Amino acid sequence: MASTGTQRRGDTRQRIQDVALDLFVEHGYEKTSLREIAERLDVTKAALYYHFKTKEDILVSLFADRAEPLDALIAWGESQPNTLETKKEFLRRYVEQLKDSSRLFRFVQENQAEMRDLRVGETFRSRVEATVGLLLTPAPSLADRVRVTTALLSLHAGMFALRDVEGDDEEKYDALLEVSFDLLTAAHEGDRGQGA
Amino acid sequence: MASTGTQRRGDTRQRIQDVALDLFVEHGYEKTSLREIAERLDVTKAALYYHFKTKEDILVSLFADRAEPLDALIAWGESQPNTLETKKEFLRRYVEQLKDSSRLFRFVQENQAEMRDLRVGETFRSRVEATVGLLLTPAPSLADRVRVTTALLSLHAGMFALRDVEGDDEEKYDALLEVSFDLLTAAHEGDRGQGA
Amino acid sequence: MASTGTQRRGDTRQRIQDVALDLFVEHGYEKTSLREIAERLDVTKAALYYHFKTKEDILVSLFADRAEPLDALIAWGESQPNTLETKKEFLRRYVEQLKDSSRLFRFVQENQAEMRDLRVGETFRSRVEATVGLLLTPAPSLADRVRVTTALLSLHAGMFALRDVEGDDEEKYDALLEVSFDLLTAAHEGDRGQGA
Amino acid sequence: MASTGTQRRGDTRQRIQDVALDLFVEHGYEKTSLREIAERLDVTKAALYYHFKTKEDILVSLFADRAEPLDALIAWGESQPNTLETKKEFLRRYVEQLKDSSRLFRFVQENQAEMRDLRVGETFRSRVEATVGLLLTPAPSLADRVRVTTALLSLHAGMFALRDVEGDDEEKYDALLEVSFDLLTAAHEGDRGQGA
DNA sequence: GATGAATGAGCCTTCATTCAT
DNA sequence: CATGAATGAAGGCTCATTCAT
Repeated sequence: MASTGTQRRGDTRQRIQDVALDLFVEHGYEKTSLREIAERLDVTKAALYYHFKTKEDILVSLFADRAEPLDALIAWGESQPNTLETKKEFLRRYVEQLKDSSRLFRFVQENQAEMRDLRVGETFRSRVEATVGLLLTPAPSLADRVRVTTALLSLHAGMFALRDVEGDDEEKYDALLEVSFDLLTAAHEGDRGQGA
Repeated sequence: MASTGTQRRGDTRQRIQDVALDLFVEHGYEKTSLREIAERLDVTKAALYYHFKTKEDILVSLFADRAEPLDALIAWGESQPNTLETKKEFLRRYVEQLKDSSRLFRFVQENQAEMRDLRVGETFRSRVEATVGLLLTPAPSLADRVRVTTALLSLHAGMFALRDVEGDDEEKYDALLEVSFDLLTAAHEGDRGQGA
Repeated sequence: MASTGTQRRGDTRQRIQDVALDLFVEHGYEKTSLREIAERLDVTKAALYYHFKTKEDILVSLFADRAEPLDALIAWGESQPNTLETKKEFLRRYVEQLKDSSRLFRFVQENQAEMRDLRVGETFRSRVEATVGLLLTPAPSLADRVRVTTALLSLHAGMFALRDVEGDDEEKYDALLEVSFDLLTAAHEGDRGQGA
Repeated sequence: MASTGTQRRGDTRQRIQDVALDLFVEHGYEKTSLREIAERLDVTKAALYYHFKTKEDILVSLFADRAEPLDALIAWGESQPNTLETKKEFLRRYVEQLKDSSRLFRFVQENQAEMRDLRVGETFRSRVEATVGLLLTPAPSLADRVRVTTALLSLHAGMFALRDVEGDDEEKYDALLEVSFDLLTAAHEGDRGQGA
């Protein structure tokens, strides 16, 4: 029943994913070597190849594991009436997923150059696109498109940008949501201007 | 008199910088090899080392060349009264610099993982910090801090995020500025809320 | 039973050491490249790195393998009474080790410049120092110190210096020992002079 | 007319030799790069090539400059009667030359591996051989040959071996000479044995 | 379920050397 | 007398990957 301390079994695949994500986030994908991952896990490089076909495959698996909940959320969003309140609720739930996979989102944020080539990027981008579509009004102005895009950008990059600001994470997430709501609301009401 | 064809003069250093930036943006810093740069320029790798001490040095030089105008702008901002109009004007000028060095800013945006280790990142971050400070009101709320941060984030990442949207660049920059102004204005007036 | 021809087993590590020492002696440490070692062994450079962390590491391993017997000899010397006969016996045994590792000692002799920087040098020097200490009388005169030092020097460099002299190795070793004994004896009896 | 402090002229060739020897002694011949030499002199690498045809040429020139006095000494030795006193006087003068060119002799001592390939080695070895011949009796025993060889070895390597011993250089040279005389004397008188 | 041994390609960097100016 | 610019070769090293065991 009790696990024998350091000796875990069967979960090697998951431990690889965990350590890999740590290192990918810490040093970047390119600069992280399989040797490093293997050493951190105290296994050989060859062992990694037993569980994953390639280095990229490890990364792909990290996204695959987190794709389902996101897809579910998007499906939910698409099934709801296109009201402001729906959109706000969508963002609230979106932030919850961000919190759950904060390392992964940070990885995306910091490795955009790699995300472009690595196939996995494509699937990620299409989800963001779907999300933007969800939050837009029909026939939006360019500025409103920017508002929605910025709202999402803020949620994605915000925690990282606020790293050096005092306050606990919960407060920060609330503040990010508040600003996102502002942007969303302005976009929802159409571009009647704001300074007027 | 005018050199034709291969046009190789005393401009090799600059040509290296130019090609390097192209490739750094295209593939990322890590994945760009000096062999690639050299080949594109039709010189040997050793020639690169005549002009730059290390690979990182090429990158550093790219930033060094663009640091002065940015510092001048920040100095200008700090010399002005802390009014909303000043801040707007600051952003307008900031966007001009973004346009001038769009490749470099895109590089920063897409290679954040590398920016963390590469020393050059430090000098960049401190400038962003100074800029944020400039745009903030004294004793800002957390939400207002987010607004200012988001405004800048939007300018930095916006062009990239709008890549697939129709419309020419000038329009996009205008839209980005408009949204940034909104955020700035809200932050300047204090967080009386907007959706309430 | 006996492997034939290419005979590649679990002995690669040792084969690397062997070939490396050959080349280090033949061309010097600096001028010997890993490519050369690899080619001679018909493996790739990368294979060398599977067995040794760095080029220096190969050298270090060469010394490590021979350190034990030498340390044992020194320990033996230190456990004996400080008589002339002990010292002679020590030198006799010392010469035996020299014979066993003649290539390594020749390497040391011919690559002193490298020995200074290469860390491994330090451990070697300290052993020589211990040996000198063993052979000295308490409070020796400078000349006696020179005698002992020269005795060792002669053993170390002698075979090499006598390369072009006729006679077989065994004879030469005997002659070297004889002269070393003279020097040792003179040093042991104190510097009352010799020509008197 | 007066040299302007740091700005010397005409003597560049000599300054190159000087700095080169310093570095060759400090790091070894192989590990010393022309870049290093040029930097230390605050000239370009190309400047070195104005004064010397190759890197090896710098080394050759260092030996050439010191060859004459040595040849003169050997010629003197060969012109004298083959007495013990002559040999002693020869060694005394030899030590004087060692003192004058201590850096060069140290270089030889520490870069024997390179001395073997570098042509210049040949000319050096032949001089040592001539010197040994001078100091030997006709039809010497192997042990006597060792004595003479060791005497020279001691002078060459002694200063270096005594580096960590207290005492000033003059004292050390005297002690080295004393021991060399002993060896020489024993060799001169024939090997009637000494410890017997 | 994992290891030991090895590979081939490629990396950044340095070197001695050349030559037009 | 010397420099600026460049080259070709090579160096040590690391990487993702493979495969027999």
